[in-house]
Amino acid sequence: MKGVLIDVESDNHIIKLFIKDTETGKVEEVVDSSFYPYFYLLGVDEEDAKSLGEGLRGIERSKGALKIIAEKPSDVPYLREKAKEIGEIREYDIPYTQRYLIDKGLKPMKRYEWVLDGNKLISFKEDVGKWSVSRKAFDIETYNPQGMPRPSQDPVIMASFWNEELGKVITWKPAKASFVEMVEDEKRLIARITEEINSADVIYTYNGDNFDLPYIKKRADNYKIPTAIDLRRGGQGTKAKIRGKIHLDAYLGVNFLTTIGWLKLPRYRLEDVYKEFTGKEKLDMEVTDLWKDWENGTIDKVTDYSLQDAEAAYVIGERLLPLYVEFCKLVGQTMFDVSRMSASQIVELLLLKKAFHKKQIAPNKPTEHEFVSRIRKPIKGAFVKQPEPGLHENLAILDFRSLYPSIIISHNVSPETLNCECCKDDGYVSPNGYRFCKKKRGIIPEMLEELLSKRVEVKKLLKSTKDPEERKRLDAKQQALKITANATYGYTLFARARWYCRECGEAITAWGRHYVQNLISQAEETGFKVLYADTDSCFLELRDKTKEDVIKFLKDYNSKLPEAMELELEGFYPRGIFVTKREGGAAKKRYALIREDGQVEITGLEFVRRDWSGLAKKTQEKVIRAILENKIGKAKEVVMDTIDAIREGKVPLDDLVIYTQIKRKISKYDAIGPHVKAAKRLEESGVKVEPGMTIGYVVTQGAGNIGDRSYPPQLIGNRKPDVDYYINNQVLPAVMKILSEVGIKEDDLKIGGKQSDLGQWVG
DNA sequence: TACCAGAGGAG
DNA sequence: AAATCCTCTGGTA
Repeated sequence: MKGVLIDVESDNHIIKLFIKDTETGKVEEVVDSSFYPYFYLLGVDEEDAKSLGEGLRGIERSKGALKIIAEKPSDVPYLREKAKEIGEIREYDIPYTQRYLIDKGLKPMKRYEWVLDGNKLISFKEDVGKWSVSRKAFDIETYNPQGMPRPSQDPVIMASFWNEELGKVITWKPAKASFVEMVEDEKRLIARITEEINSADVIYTYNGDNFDLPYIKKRADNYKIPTAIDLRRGGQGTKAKIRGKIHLDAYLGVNFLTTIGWLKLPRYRLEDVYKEFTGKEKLDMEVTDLWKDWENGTIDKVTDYSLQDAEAAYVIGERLLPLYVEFCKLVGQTMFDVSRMSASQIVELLLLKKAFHKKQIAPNKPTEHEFVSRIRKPIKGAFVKQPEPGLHENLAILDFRSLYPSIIISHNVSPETLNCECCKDDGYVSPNGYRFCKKKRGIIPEMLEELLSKRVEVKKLLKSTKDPEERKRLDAKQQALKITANATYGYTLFARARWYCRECGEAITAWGRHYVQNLISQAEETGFKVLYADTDSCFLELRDKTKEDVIKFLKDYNSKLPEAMELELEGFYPRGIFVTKREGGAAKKRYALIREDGQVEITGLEFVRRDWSGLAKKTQEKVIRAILENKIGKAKEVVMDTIDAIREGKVPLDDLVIYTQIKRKISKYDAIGPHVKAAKRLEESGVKVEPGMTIGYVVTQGAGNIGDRSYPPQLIGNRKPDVDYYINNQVLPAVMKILSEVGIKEDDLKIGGKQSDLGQWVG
């Protein structure tokens, strides 16, 4: 049989492989009962290990240790506790199915030719050729008269499914649309949901892990309807596996892209992400009133809304799938696991795989005590040069390509190469005195080098590839490689990492500071004025120098760098503005530039922050553009017009909303700021506020401090926005820090009536 | 006015 | 479940 491995499950010591037959399109369940769980035991004689007792299947000598083989996964906890008493245990906490995939070298989402005896696996080998999986998104609506629906008593009233061939809503009350399928009652609906889920390989949801799937499971349990849903306790919430399928929760994917810095939105509701990905608005509906429509039987709008939710989840899922397929192939784990991993877990899995092939035994995860002591000792990080505030002309920006990865590779930075015996007089010595081996390649640089050289290959291939599907695949692959390479430095300082290495991290940043400071002094010696530098970048002010001088400097500088390192030209910029801190002096990490093609790039300023109103951000952007285009009159005009618009109540409410994340339980706050106050009001209205939620609020007129007057937009009622607040605390601070750099004062704007009771809101 | 808690950005 | 460096707001005394 030829087919793609899509899921792996275990039942006692039996591994079940779910393989999609590329010819029939059916998913076959193949079993392998030849693999037993094991761990390593160090510093113990074989004879002594034999007494470990119940569940011990066998002992082998391996990698200079004893390989303790158990009968089944559930025997491992007991065996390792016993083993811990007599020696040092290793690799005792690698989940059974993950262990299986590492040891067999099997990669999910890859095509293999499988040799079977009935449904028993005999052997497999890699196979080239096309394959595909069917995909479907779904979303449920629930009855929620109390605000949050309660799975123990509130029924599921509707479910929507979407893919390119199908748009379907199933519900148990009549509705007009042709895409609606009506069933008798909730029980039939749940049964239909399980059928629909069963008819695709990949199921997309948006927050299905923590809402839709646990909800369905609970309701199905009530009716004694069997499902393939398997809920597992995750780090934070629940993980919802669908046995034999791929459940891809798009919300997790979006979160992942956010944590690695590839996506940044004020909010991450389904409609926000859909808009970001497609540019299209979704049908808007107040879901808190959904139950009323249901009771009244007026659900036509609800069916439209629900179907759009499924479509949006599908669109987002489709964006994420190619990247996850590549991660599966790269780390050799299932989509279920990979899509729920952090970047550091991906790095660690890759290192575990690498250690296995190098016949090394992996280090253990830290104990809680070690973890705490690691956390308590922060290391020194990057260098940031104090910029000079004000407007500057003719800039060139240089930066080191992948600075930290290239340092790791060229100086062989790894826990096992640190202070080696063989290079006492001739290692790579970091500026802060750490020495790394020059003779034997470390596991981390070896892995990084593979990632980066593969990426170069893929990018080369991408250039000569025309087929759009193939290009999408290759692009996802180079992205997966890049993400993993970029996460590696952070991994070495991640306090729960197996290959944690504080000295490595300290050496990497020390070399980083060394290279960027060396670049600064070389540039200055060459006659450039260095305006600013941050971590891996350097801003040059050309003055009497030319672009050609920059190119020549770049070339000379590169010829002296280690092979894996490279300084690149980010670009030329006709103008740039650096701002002054509130308490004086130039601010680091806050500036704006204009490219030669007129494109404006804003860094760190209010415009890029979500905890400022849209009004302040948009006004600041306009002012920055005007200043960088040297249109001072226009800049002033923008501010004056905006202030007039606020006073006249012409600014839409949406532009006044400030978004701030709630980072902890409301009860855990010592300082009650406006966003906490607004969150409390939201809770009083029946909405459950949990850590991680983003709260939007508007500051209204009235008595008390700002928090006392902050309301979520949906609870604002008759209250009017506070004109003075938006002028004096939003627009003016955001724009004045720009304008004051070019000598414009607040008085020059003829604002008048700052204390204004003149500002009457007439919206 | 000085200080702190809290948030979010840059690289 | 990445780390450090950095700025700024609102609340409090």
